[in-house]
Amino acid sequence: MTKKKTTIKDIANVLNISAAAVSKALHDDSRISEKTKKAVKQVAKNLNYQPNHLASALRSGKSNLVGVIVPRTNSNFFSSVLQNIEEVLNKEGYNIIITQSNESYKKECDNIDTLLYTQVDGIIASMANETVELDYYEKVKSKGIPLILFDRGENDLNVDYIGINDYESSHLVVNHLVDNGCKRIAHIGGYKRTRIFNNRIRGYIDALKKHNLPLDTELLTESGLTIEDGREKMYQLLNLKKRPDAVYVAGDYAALGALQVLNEENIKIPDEIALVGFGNEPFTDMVTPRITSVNQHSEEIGKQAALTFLKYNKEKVVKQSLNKIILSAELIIRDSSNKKALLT
Amino acid sequence: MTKKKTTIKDIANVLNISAAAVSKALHDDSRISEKTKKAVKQVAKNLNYQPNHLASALRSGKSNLVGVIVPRTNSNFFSSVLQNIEEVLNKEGYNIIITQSNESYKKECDNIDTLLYTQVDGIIASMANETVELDYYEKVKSKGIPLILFDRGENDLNVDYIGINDYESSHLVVNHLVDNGCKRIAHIGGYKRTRIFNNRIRGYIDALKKHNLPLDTELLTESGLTIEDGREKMYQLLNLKKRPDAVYVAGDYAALGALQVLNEENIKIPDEIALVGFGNEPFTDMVTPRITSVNQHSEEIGKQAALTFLKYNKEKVVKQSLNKIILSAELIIRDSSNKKALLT
DNA sequence: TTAATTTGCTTAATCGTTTAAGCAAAAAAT
DNA sequence: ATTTTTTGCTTAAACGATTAAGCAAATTAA
Repeated sequence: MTKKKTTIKDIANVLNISAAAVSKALHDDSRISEKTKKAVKQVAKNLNYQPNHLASALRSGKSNLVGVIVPRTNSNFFSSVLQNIEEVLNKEGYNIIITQSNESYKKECDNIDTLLYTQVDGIIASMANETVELDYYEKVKSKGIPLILFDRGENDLNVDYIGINDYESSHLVVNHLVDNGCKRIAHIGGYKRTRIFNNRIRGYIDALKKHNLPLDTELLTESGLTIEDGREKMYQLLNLKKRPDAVYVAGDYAALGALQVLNEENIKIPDEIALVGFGNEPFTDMVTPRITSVNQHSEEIGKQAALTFLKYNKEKVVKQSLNKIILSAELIIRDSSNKKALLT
Repeated sequence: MTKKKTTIKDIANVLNISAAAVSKALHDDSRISEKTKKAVKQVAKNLNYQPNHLASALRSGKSNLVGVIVPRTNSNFFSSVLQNIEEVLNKEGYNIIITQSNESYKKECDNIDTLLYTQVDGIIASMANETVELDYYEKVKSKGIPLILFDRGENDLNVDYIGINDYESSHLVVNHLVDNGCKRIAHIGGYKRTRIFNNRIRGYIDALKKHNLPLDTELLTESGLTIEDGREKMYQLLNLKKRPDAVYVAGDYAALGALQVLNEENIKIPDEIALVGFGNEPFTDMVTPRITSVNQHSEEIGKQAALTFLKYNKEKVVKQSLNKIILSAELIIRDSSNKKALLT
């Protein structure tokens, strides 16, 4: 069973024409007769011919492959972005290669190397939490390959970016909480070095100011936003002399950890403490009480990222500049913060 | 900024040696002097040389790429399998390309074409629910590329398979429920045409028999196991004249749907109805009450799948046969079924 | 009828790397 | 001192496709 793969030459031999003619026939070149085209395609089918991507990509300099780097696939947000990127790019004849960084800078660099090595035509990425050095991304740029960032981006790279308005989102959340009578609003934030989390923190601070609420530094913390982080920070907040009456968490997983602690401590949600998450992960709608969260429009982000790449796909010399597409987020109000609903 | 990529030839020119010598130096060929090797590597670094994978793969016939097909990445099970496959393969110099079928047969076929086209050295896959025809998988086999299936497999393909003992798992579940005093145990199963779901159903039936419990066909249903399916089937069960006192659901998402209905209808879990899911998705430990579920050992499945591929990676002619690695599953007992804990 | 154009192919070079074969110089063995 | 072996390279042919250039035959134009 030493199945030799069929090549263009095999087809040429069968029909007694040149390999070049076969190649052209398969690409519907106008200089090949309809008769020959039909014959070639028939033989190709008979011999179960599958073009060798490596050869054509090597020759033409285009792999029709786009690399995507995400911190993890195991999240509704990223998985949904991936699906939408794929959908848009498939239609244009591109295929995507998905790699995960697991939030590790080292892994992210490896991923970039892998993708460059695979000769992808472009890279769409969301940076790992850890990433602060941009040398590897500069490498991508210096190869002349379009680089598109989403969600976790970086202005300094001067490339296209698609994301939501994190600063504005925090305002949405705080407005909503104030609207529900909350006066001591805590924020369990992500690490400030990551731009999106920094923006959420800035938005939180400015929104408090807007409502003439004092900023209590005890109520503002940074973490990796895992479930465990959420639990830990929630315990810290409960141990304060003056507990908050609302907690706005910059990530749903951490919000879940906070929820667990509140439930375990028999604290009434939202009456005693209201809770808001971020990301609108499906489980926010599954737990008790359901968690209010911010929808990040993953579908649109995926689509826009893919379309942005396609903008470059024909250009020979890629000349990118900081070009941001900022979508406005949407607050999904659920039981964990909706005191008003309880009043009626 | 028309950055021409550095090739092996550029390095050769700088040092006034042949391209072949450079290639060999980079691969630490024993017939190249240490002095030359050092010089080559230095120049390679200076010129920021990145090997062209397309060229080397084309020439050597090995791409060092392994394709993985999963129904979706947005599930803890698959995401964890992916991570472990990647970890094992990366160590051996392989990279993985992840594709999603979204449970669609059509998409799965496209994925296979993409992977073959990319000239992967092997394919590791878990089949879509929809998949019944095996022609596309036969195509992979006929190309002489190793094919490894996990979780959702198919005996008829005669290839390696890694999974858990689904039949035995159902016994674990039923034993546990009987042990907790349940006598009318329902099963919300997956579609029988998918082997794993069929095995869970067979295990359920045989386990009832073992415990001398009658099999009531009203209590046994098939579905796609989405959250919505779980809700629907749970309503059906609640509308029966004789309600079950336990429900064993073949998937965690459907179990969650069932849980929502039970909670909404104010039915006491596990007292009135006990609930058991399958898959040990993280949310089973997040909801109220926490759902008893079956741990499928995703880490081990991923590792074994990768190792199985590596077994073939040196062989010229791949000769596969039905070779199953069956791991035994583990029942994670939580509140939703643990009546005994309540008694003490 | 002859020139110009179009059609339908072929030839050969090329993409960047690997690798079999070969060959001179150096080192080791006799 | 001569033969054998080893070392360190070079040359050239591949891998399978694409593509620029070219050329004869068929068609159209003048």
